[in-house]
Amino acid sequence: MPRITLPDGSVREYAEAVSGAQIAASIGPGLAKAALGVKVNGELSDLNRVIDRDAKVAIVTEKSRDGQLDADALYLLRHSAAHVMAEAIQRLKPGTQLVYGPPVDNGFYYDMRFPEGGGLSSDEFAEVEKIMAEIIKENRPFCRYDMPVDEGMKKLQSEGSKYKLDNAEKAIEAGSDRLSFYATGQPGKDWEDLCRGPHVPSTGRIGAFKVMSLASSYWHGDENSDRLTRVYGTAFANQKDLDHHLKMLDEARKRDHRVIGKQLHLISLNEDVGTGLVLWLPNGAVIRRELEEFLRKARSERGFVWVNTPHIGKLNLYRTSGHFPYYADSQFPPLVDPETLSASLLAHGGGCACGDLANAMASPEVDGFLLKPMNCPHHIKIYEAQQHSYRDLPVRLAEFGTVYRYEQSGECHGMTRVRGFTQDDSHIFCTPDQLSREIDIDIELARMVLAEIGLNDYRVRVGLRDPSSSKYVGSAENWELAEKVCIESAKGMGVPMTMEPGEAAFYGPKIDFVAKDSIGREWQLGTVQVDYNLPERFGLNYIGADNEKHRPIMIHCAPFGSLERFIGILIEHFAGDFPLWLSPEQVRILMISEKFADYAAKVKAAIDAAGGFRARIDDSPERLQAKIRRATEEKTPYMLIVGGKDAEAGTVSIRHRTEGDIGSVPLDQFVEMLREEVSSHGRSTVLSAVRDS
RNA sequence: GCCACCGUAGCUCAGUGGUAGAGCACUCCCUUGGUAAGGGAGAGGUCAUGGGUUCAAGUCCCAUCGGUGGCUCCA
Repeated sequence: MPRITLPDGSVREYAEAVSGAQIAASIGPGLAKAALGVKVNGELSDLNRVIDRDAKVAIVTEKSRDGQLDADALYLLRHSAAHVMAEAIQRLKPGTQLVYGPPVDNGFYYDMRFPEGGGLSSDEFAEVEKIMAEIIKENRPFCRYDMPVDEGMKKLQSEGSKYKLDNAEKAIEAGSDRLSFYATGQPGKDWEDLCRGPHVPSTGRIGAFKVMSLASSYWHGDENSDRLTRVYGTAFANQKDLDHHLKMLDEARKRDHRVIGKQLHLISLNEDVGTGLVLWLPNGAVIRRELEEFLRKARSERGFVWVNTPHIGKLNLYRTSGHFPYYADSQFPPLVDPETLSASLLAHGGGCACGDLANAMASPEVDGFLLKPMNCPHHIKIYEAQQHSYRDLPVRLAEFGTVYRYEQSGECHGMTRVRGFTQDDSHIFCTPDQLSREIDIDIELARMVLAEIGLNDYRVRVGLRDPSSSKYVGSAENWELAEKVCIESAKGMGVPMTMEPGEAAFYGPKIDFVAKDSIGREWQLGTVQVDYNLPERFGLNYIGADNEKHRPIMIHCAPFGSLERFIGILIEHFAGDFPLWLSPEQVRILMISEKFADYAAKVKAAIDAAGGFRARIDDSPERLQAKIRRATEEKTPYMLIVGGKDAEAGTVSIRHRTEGDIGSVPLDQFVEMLREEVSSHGRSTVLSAVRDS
């Protein structure tokens, strides 16, 4: 007599074991029709799974109760669509072997091995989709059946797929005592696949799908293993959601910061300078400078002091910090002392001794310099430059510090993944008593930054150690302590929080801010990291009230992360329509004809006299329409159109880059509105002020 | 780093073995105008680089460099 507890807390009793479908039907016919699967005590299952004991049960439908697309429903739909796609491709390309086909963030993929010379081309997607549509139209049920391990292995051996056998072996290693299969239709007759499930009840429930792209992959992700073709697809409960998803992808393409960055002359990437090295053009440099000045002020108000450090440091510094040689693969090779270099060359008759040199670098006797991969070691040396009393603490150091990391060539991407970048870095050195308050200061700063930029939809992610990895430095006790403090601080923020093992920095846990941009994509931005380990490695201390030496705790904080990445993300978030305070050019003055050049100059002089604005006169011989078009394409927030009428009345006619003509106001009034929009960071705008007046 | 695709004027791109093209941008001339392209003329290219095949290569082959997508990675 199972007692079933539903998500709203209500309890239903059933006389005998029931399936998810029966529970749904007993609640209502609408739910029975909408049900895609069932969650039993948190475990996602097929809708027809039989429940024979007391359990918490939730019926999975396409939308969760808050009206959002339900993640479990998408999982079921996509996993099921992967089977349908695999069947379609196997029908189109006989002899194709299947490897592994899971749902992923925005859809699903299936790794496949095509027969010699029989690969799939993206031109054939339409054919695949056509077959998929047929399978879906047939509305065949997904039928699960399982068998003991030895029987299942025999079945797979007879089918001869080494990949599926491997999957089964993996499942057995993980402790499965039975192997399950899913037939799309009737077992033994229709297409089937070794699969853990679960699936939607039948193919007809896959409302909308699309085969997206091809990529290559390796078996087990190992480049020495078999090369596979990964076919990506996506699926949704209905066409509307799929269309929305495709529109978002299109929107994301249009917002690509590499394209807009070029169009608006913000940055340049030049192969002669090097992969992953950003050149800031004058327009991009304006945005960067505004953000730097904004943060400089905010930090100074919070008791940070500014320091500067060089771009390189001796190897021993990074041996102490733990950066070298442990992360040698992701660093530029060390710069060697001239003496070391010549000695090494002499010893080898002037020939190349790179290998020997590399070996020598790994030993502590040989020194050289490293382009700094992080700023912390330098800041630690600044802390060490004086003796500290507990009365001095906390010491809050800040710097826009440029660091260099040797990202693999395939990893560099526009501004968001680069080899040289400037962190808005800070390090707080404090006593254990001060730790919680200092973390709060950093968290408040990071939240203020997001609010001023207008990124108000974010969550925090607490990055914890991966217990199975050995890449971390420091004692287990320190890690536990630091993780505890981070979790508590993050909990106190009142925003959604996740904890993710394996996401910690190598020296300590971190609190990352993950913000959603204007089209719903998530980006990791600022970060606050607690660190007991570097102070330990460097033997830092302060003199306590007891006249004894104590170890300070460090907090690393970078609200932007890096300026390159942050601005790259902002370009995509705003699609180039930067808020006025960040816009490279804020106002463009367009005169109707050269006859009004004097008035245009007067307008510009009035704006310049107000101080701190970026305005320009377009004095090209073009017609007004052409000037408007150009200023709009260049995303200048406000165009001031001036002609005889304006000169006479002392007004400016304002055109907004996206709203068009918004009317005219007296010149001095416009300047005041402009000042208000810049200083309020867009909370009040010229646009709204003109419309309200 | 691995796999695939790509590299033609400042930018976006066409050109599939037979005399290097278009639009925009640029320079000059005409046009002086009220809310997203006025007209005309001109200049601009060792077709990424280096080899090879061919009577003939932007085009086919190889290598190198660079880019894009994906994999792996991301302190």
